[in-house]
Amino acid sequence: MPELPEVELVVRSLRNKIVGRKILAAELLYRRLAPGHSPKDFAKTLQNAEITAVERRGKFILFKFVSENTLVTHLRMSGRFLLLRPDNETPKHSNAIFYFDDETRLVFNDQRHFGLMKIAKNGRLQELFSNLAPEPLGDEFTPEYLYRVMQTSRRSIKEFLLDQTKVCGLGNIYASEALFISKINPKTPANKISRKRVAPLHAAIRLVLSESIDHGSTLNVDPNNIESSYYGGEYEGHWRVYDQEGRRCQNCRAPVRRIVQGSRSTYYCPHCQRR
DNA sequence: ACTAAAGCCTGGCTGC
DNA sequence: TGCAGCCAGGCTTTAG
Repeated sequence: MPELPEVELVVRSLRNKIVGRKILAAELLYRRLAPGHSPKDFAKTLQNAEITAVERRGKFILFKFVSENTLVTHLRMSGRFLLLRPDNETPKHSNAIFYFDDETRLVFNDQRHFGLMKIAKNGRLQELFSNLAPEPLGDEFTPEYLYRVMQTSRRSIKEFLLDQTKVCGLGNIYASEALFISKINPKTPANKISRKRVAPLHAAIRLVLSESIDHGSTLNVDPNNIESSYYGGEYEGHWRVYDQEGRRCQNCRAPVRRIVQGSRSTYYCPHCQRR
């Protein structure tokens, strides 16, 4: 599922391909993709919009235009952007289409209908993201920050790491991976982790995110690769513990365990990540 | 102010 | 082979 590295790769790739393009027409095919916009309003607001930038904030993708509007999108579970040529048919589960001035079109494809879009005035962006944690690869995200917000929560550290208002960008995969690297038991309450152990956790979070960006992620996020399924990115199979139940731990050879926390799977090594 | 759980979705898998 | 039922999970909303 797209987490920060996947979103970052989508953004980089789209940035190269569509900045400078003009949207001649926009079509909202699934109303619930953009709650708060009617298809008519959606089409009208984006008609003739010239794309000046594609940016990322947390797991959100932002399309900036010459106008004062920004199109904010979230891929959620299964959302993908596809760049189609005139001879490509629009695939199933396409929920929005943006027709460009060069005959190509950008499609938002999402089989599970979890994805979201919102058109916001630029002046409103700050408040839109006011609850989102600082960028985990940025300067504001320090071990001191992490320790401070960890003190505010008694939830398990695994569930804590998925809370985008505390730490943003991690999802179920990278949360397990970061805890494995920093040898922290996923069941430990966030506020029970000593100051001394926060620095390795902070470093592990940065490591798993930047490493995946550098290796091309585990998912197929190439908007030109319309044939391929969602899975099968270049970095597939490089998970240390995620989805490795029963396989041997890379460090100690103990079998990796799967538990359920907050109705989500957590994978960890019960030997390396002892309480 | 925090935490827990339900809800949104569909394709793929399991078991009968 | 068919089908009911479950599972996957990012995030919001509701309830406690």
